[in-house]
Amino acid sequence: MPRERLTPDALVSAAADLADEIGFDHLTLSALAKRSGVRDASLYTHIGGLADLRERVAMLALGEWADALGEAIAGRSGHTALTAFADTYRTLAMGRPGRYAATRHPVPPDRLAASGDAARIIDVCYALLRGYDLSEPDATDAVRLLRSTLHGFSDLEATGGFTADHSLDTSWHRAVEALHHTLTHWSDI
Amino acid sequence: MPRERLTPDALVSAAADLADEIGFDHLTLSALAKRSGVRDASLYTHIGGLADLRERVAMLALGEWADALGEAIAGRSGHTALTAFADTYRTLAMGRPGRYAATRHPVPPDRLAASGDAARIIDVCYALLRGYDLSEPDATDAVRLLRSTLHGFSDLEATGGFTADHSLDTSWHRAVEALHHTLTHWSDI
DNA sequence: TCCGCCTTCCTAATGATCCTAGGGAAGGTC
DNA sequence: GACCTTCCCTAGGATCATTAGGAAGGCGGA
Repeated sequence: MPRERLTPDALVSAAADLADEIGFDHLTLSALAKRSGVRDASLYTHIGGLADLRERVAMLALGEWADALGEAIAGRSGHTALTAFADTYRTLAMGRPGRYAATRHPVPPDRLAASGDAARIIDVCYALLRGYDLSEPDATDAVRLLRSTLHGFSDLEATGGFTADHSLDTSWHRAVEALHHTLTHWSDI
Repeated sequence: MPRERLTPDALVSAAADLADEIGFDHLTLSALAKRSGVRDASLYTHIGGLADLRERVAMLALGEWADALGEAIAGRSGHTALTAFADTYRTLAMGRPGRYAATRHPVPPDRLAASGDAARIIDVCYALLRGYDLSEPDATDAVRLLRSTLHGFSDLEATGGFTADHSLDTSWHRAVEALHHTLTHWSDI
């Protein structure tokens, strides 16, 4: 009886799940092979090695991120869109830590450009800002501030950087409100 | 002729320099041993292993961070202090990438508490906010926002997350000004 | 002086992991 | 029926973390 055929996509998907369970840093070929019911060396038929696997997982995660964030702001604008965007971002970061770490894994620019996923995320950010009436170059500065704030908070939360005995939900909410305020009053800054 | 004696402190310092050169993720015992003119196994006389080394480097980096940030805001307040704090933060993050990555390496809470370095950084953040007239629990929310923004920007910049053809210095400056505006108008948010 | 003890570093060996080279089976094609 | 491609295998080399045990030198006490 023939065994289930492996494919690069199935492997990358399994690797992403594995990363969510054990952490992106602990993703190894041995572990992936074991889970896939195959020997280490057999993986090389489908992927180029560990570095290639990591980059593929990173791109998968970026694509999923772009999908989820794009869906969150669809049909919304302004404060509503920002809140949906931010909450989706944080929920993903907390719920899929391996994939979230993967989105920060450096991927060669040409490979990134070829997939288009990174660009889609940036596009979603710009779409979000349409409700705030910003034009270049302010829009780029604002996108960078937005991404920095959400990423910084999520990363610090995920790595245990916040230790004070105070609700993280509250702090997150205040941070998003502060962003809204900043974006609304951008020209005054 | 007796060779130069190794000490844990000297090893950790060398490891931090090595991390700045090759990246915290690529810090290995073999590389540290080679640089120290000693065999891998000899390191175990001074440190507990790779995990222990990483945590020690993390605590060293946190201490240096606290020193530099504390010095940056000494004798300053309000906008001046915020600018000095932020610029010092980014300069350190860019100039010492291995140490910066180390500051985000998870360290067991008890060990962190024993060193006191993490608490010093938080203290510096609270000291910085004294110029903005915030009281609890707003101060904690504000500290979290401050750290999130600076960390998020530095991390995205360091990992190549910003690709738009627009000055990063400008975006950083705008982000800091936005923080200042937010902190100044905290009660309106 | 000599003897044991401690510190520091060594060699040797084990096991995990990544990766390459080359072989064999299954199935399609000429 | 011979050939080719695909997929997975075994075998083995390289790097790395880690443990075990031994040699060299310093130091204190008999």
